[in-house]
Amino acid sequence: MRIATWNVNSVRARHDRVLAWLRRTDVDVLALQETKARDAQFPTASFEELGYQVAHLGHSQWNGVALLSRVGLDDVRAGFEGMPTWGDPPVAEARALSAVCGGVRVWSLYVPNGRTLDDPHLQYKLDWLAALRAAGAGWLAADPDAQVALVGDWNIAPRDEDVWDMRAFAGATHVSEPERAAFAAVVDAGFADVVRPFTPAPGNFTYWDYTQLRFPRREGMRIDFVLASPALARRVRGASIDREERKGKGASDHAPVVVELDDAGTTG
DNA sequence: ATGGTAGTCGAACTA
Repeated sequence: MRIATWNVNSVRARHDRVLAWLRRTDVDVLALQETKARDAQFPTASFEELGYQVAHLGHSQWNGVALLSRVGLDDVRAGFEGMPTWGDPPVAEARALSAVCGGVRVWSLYVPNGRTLDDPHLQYKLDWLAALRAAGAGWLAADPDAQVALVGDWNIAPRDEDVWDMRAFAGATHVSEPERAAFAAVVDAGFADVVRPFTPAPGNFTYWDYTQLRFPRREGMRIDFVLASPALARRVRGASIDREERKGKGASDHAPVVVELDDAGTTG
């Protein structure tokens, strides 16, 4: 079984690319972020024609998350316990969607950006991650053998080697100590980064800004992650970042990230 | 040099 995550930066602008990528890669579960679509705008039928069940959580103009699965899509949930809201009045931001796919609870997550270090959005980001850590710790406390995947765009580069040049990020979000601490707290709660061991730094980025020729200059960031609960991490047999998908006209600014699992019941 | 590109909708905002 293979699970993938991809910030597509508009599922409608990327429709042909996503369909072609699914045909080419044949993944079982694909989590999407930044779909930038209301539910009625989401191209559900075209994914169903490829054999995937579809869940989408849309609404706002900029965010939106989805799950495509051909190994079942059960107990769909929007948001997690204690997830903070943003805005006054609160805006339905559509940042977290989960379902049980082939025995694994997969969360498609779009962590708040934070914007700048002095913006209230940064505290919202930290609160959001703290709530996710608390919720995740609760799931593992209730069932230490739970197979849970926290996948998506975390908008954090956990290590200096996860950006092309730390000097370019002085005073910026994504690399600050509190953001890295919030990410580390999720890891400490029991969710391991299962992609990094197969894609060691330097240079294995998942995102390259559209401006400044960042991609051809290989100036990117590693901010998209698959974090796995202990029982799921034991099943991981490989992982990759599909850098090829970032190439050419009409690419998202993020590359898909793919994790390969052992068949259930054959772990050990 | 306060830039650059891409997406939403159709001005301004988000990333």
